[in-house]
Amino acid sequence: MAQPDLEERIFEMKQALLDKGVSLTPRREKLLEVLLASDNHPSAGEIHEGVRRYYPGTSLATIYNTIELLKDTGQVLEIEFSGAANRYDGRIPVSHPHLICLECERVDDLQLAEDDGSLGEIAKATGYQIVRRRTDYYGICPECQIKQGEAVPSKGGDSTSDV
Amino acid sequence: MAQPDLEERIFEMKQALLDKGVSLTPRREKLLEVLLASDNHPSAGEIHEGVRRYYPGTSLATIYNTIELLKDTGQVLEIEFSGAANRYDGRIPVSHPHLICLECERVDDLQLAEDDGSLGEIAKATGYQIVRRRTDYYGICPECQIKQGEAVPSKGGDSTSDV
DNA sequence: AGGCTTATTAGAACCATTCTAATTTGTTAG
DNA sequence: CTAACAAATTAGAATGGTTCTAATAAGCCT
Repeated sequence: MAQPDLEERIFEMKQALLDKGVSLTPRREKLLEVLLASDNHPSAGEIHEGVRRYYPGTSLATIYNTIELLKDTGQVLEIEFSGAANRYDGRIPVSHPHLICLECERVDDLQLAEDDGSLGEIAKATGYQIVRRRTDYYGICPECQIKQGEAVPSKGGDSTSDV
Repeated sequence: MAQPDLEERIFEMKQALLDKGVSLTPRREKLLEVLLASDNHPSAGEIHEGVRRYYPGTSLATIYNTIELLKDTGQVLEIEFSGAANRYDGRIPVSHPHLICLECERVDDLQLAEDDGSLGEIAKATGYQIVRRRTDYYGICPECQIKQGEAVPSKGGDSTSDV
């Protein structure tokens, strides 16, 4: 939907890598493309697949290495998960809230202004030096709600809502 | 600090297990004690160690099994991590924000009212059916700030603050 | 061409968690 | 007391994402 200019983002990312002093190899460029092309926060494995379509010999280690470089330069946001693969946001690399579907594992950006003023208060109240925040909303995405409605309509399961 | 009555919490948890129809074995009771005794959100491994001091033969599987039961009954909050072990909050089992030290990995509760009203708005705006929220603040705890000041005073590292 | 750094690879290692199959414990009925 | 069944527990294997390692390949700079 409201996507920033992807061309521009790619350029920024390339520039950041060059500034860091590493070279822009074909695999790395393709990785950037794959990362930005996906509108659903790909995992390392998914990026790997995408790059492999063009450079079949590419190793997973290269993917992780390059992601590491991008993380170092603040060009990608890593969304960590415990039981599943981490996901990567290259479009909006600064911390922002996400919507996570518990059913299909899709991850959507939530364009919502966060109250950054409270960070200072929290720091003062707790003594912590705060570096970043992570906010996620877990739920069922519209598509999965429909699927659930069709599939097992009689099963009143554990989909209660407590926050 | 402001801890709820731990005796009462233990009672609640036991009751919840009984209500679920499972029996309160000695290991399980000890697990509840260990879980609540720690004021720093223990991992499964730490709980295991604690229980083992009383029941040396206890297997990790039992710890995970029992935690699963507690999760099912909403008596424990699982705080998931990607690169590290998950942590468990038995004192305040409903979703609330945490402070996470990037240095020593301690996890503190943040007693802060969250704006629950916005959940409805987010649901309406996105079509998601929202089940729960997770908010974490990552930073450096007071103790680690002191340690950093002492230890490597000349190293101007990567402790920049972006949110 | 030689020599150096950087990039890349395959596969091993890691580690938290989950699974599996077997054993133990507890309870109830006869 | 004991047979029989269900629940709890165990050791260890399996899983899966991520990181590490050691070796090879590719660029680049005189």
